[in-house]
Amino acid sequence: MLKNAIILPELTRTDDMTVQEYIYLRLRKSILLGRFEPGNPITIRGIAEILDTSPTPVREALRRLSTEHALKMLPNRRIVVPQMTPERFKELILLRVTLEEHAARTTLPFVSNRLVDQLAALDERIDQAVIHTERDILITMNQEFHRSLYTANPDQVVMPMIESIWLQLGPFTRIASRHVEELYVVDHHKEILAALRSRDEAALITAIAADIKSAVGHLHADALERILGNPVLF
Amino acid sequence: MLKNAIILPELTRTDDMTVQEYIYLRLRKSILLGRFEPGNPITIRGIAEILDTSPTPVREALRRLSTEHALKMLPNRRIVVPQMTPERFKELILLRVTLEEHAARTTLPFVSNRLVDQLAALDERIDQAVIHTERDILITMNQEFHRSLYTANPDQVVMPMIESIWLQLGPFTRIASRHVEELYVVDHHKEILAALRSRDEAALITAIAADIKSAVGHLHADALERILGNPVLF
DNA sequence: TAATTCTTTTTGTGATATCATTTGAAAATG
DNA sequence: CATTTTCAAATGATATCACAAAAAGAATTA
Repeated sequence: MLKNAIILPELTRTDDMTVQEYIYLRLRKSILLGRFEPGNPITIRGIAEILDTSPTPVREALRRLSTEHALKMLPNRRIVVPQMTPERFKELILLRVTLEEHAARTTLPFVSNRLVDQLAALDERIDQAVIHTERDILITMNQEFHRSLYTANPDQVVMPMIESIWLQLGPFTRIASRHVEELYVVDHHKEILAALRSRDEAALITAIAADIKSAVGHLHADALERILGNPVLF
Repeated sequence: MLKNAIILPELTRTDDMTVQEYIYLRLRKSILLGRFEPGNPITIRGIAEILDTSPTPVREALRRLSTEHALKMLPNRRIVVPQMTPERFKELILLRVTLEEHAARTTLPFVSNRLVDQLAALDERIDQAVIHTERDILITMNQEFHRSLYTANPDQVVMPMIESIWLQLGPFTRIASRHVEELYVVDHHKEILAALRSRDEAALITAIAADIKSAVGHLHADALERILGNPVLF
């Protein structure tokens, strides 16, 4: 049991945060960083013991994550990270492209020069993370880059759905990174920034799609089959 | 308190269903049918009393719905149906078009003639509901029509997100229907069916978008402003 | 030795108790 | 009369308890 304590990333708990929320955020971060093994059963009481709380707030946090399809509550009451299949993976990537293209399109009118500068600064930190091969920081900053862009639109309703896709892809990036040295070999942030500066919607959409696909582009269908076909072995 | 009992639609509870799940489904149905007033505070204990259960499963059901953005848990711990604004409404419709177009595109290869026949049968029941002005049945069947189409793709991951959009639009259709006699004056199901029969992707996309927009097409911007601008008055 | 049955332990679910926060109305104040 | 203050009731959050279902071992059987 205590072994699993290691996989939960740190997270400082502020005073206004409920226990449920704290647990939710911590588990969520853990999933996004790919620290949960698909198929591995998760127990309410186990998490509660690790985090030194009662089962009640853990139950709610887990149910919340399962509503976002980051976890799956099986009919036999077991809770697991969903198993990835080549077909589901393809659907997730396709939908991610659709959602982020939509988000980019609707946020563009709200993009200020100031925001572009902030994104450029974020991109520099991402480059640094790549150089120093800081995987967790890279993943977090990359998401922050995309999130900052899309939430420029104050009325957007798509961000939670994009987050759900990220959560569903999280466990897979872990598995995939055992088979390829660098997952984010090349990002397309420079192109995204250029398109934003010139307020070029078509170029922006192209760059966003390229950025998403580049993360998994070198994973061809047969490689995916090989990786996902025998997930138990890893 | 007992007054609110009326707004909850009937739902038979099967044996394999947990109390939490039953409450979730019943509240969800209620929201989809637009029976909750935006801004109206919802209490855990109030729902628990109506459904004659303890607060625990109600809390989980409500948190689940708030994760889907059907409800909103405010920082002051109050639970409400989110207020609709013209801007948010526009974003929801735009995203719904994007999502359902995506769903239609990716499900098309899985569409069988048998499914098209089933959809045609559903469409007939919808026409009957329109004739008899059975509002609840109309809404339910219309969603069933779309859901049946999109879930033909066994690996689809977009359906939960579409359901989330429906949930967020639910309370509004209630408000809107007080201002226009018929919400679904004309649907475009016949065009959808024709496009499906000929496996014509472009025509299908066009028909889907038209179907979604027709439901709100006659609500012009200024009419929306008028309806949504003073939601308290209705 | 492998499969099956039985028993013990673990687990998820729901109800209840407790506590701090919030609400809303009465009381007090200006 | 309007505003602020006070305070009892209601509410959400968490821990704990009880129970039934499931899982994991242990014992038994073929």
